[in-house]
Amino acid sequence: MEKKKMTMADVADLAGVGKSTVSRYFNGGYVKQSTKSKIQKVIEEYNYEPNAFARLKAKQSNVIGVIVPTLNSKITSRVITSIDRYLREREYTTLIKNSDHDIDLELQNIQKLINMNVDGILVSSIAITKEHKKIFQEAQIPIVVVAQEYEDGISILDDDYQAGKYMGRYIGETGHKKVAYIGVYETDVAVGIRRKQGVLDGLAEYGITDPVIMKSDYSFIGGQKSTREILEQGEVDAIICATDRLAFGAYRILHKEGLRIPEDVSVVGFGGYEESSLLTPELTTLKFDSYAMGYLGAETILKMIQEKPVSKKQIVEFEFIKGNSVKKENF
Amino acid sequence: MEKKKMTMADVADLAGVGKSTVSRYFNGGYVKQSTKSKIQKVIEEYNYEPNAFARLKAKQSNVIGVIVPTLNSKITSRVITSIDRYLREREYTTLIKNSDHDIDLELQNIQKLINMNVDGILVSSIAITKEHKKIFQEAQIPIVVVAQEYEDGISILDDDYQAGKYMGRYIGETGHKKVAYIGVYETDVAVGIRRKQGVLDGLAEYGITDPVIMKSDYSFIGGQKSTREILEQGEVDAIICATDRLAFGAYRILHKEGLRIPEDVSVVGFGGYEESSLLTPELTTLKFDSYAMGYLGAETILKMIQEKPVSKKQIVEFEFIKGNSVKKENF
DNA sequence: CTGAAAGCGCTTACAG
DNA sequence: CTGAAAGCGCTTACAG
Repeated sequence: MEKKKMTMADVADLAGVGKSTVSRYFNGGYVKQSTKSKIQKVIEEYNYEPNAFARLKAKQSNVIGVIVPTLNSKITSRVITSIDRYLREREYTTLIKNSDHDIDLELQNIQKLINMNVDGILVSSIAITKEHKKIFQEAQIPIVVVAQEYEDGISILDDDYQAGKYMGRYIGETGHKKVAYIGVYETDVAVGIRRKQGVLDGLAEYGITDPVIMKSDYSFIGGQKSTREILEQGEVDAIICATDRLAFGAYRILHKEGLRIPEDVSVVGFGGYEESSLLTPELTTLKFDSYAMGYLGAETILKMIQEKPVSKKQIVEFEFIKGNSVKKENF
Repeated sequence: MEKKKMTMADVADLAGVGKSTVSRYFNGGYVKQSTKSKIQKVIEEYNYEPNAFARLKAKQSNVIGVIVPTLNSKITSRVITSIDRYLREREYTTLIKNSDHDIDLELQNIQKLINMNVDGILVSSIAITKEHKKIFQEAQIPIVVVAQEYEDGISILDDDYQAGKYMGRYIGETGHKKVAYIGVYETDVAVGIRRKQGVLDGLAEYGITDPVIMKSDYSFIGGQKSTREILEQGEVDAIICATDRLAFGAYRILHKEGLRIPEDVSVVGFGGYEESSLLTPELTTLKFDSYAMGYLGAETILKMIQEKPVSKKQIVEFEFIKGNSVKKENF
């Protein structure tokens, strides 16, 4: 039972070859077929796998770091599942670090990954600060920012502005007049600024120029609080929520207050969570293609590692999902 | 810009001390206060952090591996968020590996973590096979199984049997007669067998001995399919779903078929997802304490590493969440 | 095509 | 309390 962990040297001995040869075997170097077979045999017998972190001298570690702001989000889950799949199929190891909505922790995590010699980092951040930029610039490895724009480098993003505009227009077009918007803090440029601006511009096209604007965190509770405040400030006929989760909060409060959706108040969100179609009425929302975002992010970082050209900015599509939470011809 | 990455040797030079001293500085060894200050100064100036994976010779790596069956689950997200927090606060690095519902991949992941010299592994598995047991037994490091029972070792689990029984009784007690159960495959012992058995036993206490039983995967679609089949087989007055997500599928089909919940059919789930309270009617469900599960798992693995005694089996509580999806006094 | 040797960035007895 | 030396499990020129 005290079976010591096997090392490459053990494998080499057992196979009767040098350990450099075993190393070459694993890294696609030149090895004669007959030698290969010998090595393969002992590997299979002992179920040996090289220690991925002992490759101190290797130029490439074959590990990609992924930084996420939370593990508790549908969207994040989709993005990392997609990244992880893509990388795994190409023999890369994915290292996921959660920064739990804490910017300092995020910065530390990035630094740690760099020190761990990962080949590249995918950063899904809630905000890109000056510190981020500094670290990114000093890093000697490819970095791809996902779901947020990074002007000084490579990023994959949702089309937040256009999506917002689409939604703003939709609410305008369907005849709403007194509109409220529940957004998030502006440190999150993608959602807090661009998406909001899109919504405002879309609404403005229909003459709605002074919507009530709230700022919330990303939580269910936050959506409830904001909705309550909106109602206290007076009547509205539509609430546009920056995320589906916020919309869930709005539903909860509207139901509690005895207001009907959409007869009394229309509600829309952004996200296209699976659960959104289960609400009564089904939530009208915009779905971003998170799987595509993950795929593109992973593809891009590998291209960068191989020093192939990549686009500076790649924009992912969205899809309008029509539910029954918006009142039509609301004249 | 070609700033080479700093090494411990560089720090030692800059601080005018030996590198063993720097190493001791980081690992809590004996260093005179004045020496400490010198080292600290250069560390701060250069923002140095040791490469966690170069600790080839260290007895402990201070990294804990976490294996999850999917990243796309509310429950899993809660569990790993909780584990990650606990470990991070104690200066451990969490390494998350997703096995994407693929048993072979899961086995490989476990093997990889072992080879990476992690100090311990938390395994949240959909099933514990003989191969798992073999690997676990041969591993020289602590392993804690989470959300699944592991008779040959340490595990943290939901009280699936009692939870199932509670639900079975509840449905019996509220007067239902023709009951269907949508479960999952029996490879998942916790949910597929224990939870189901609990439900059946609970129902039996009320004389319901021949419920219609379905087996599904964990998906929304799976819930829909099973519900459709149930309806084809005849009338039922209650559907018990092994997870909330399956219940979402049931809702969808029942709504489509024009059947009212709970007037025509009662529906209950297990999970207590945030979204479940947003359904109309609110879903009656059982919530397991996933944060506690993660916390206990992390705490237990650290105890094992420190060779402190731990319980073989720790059972996490559940909470009944009463919605409006069950018809009362259905006589 | 292959192996001995040096080295990656750390840690750990050990001697001082 | 501290530093030189050996070693962790690999990879990489290099010579053969």
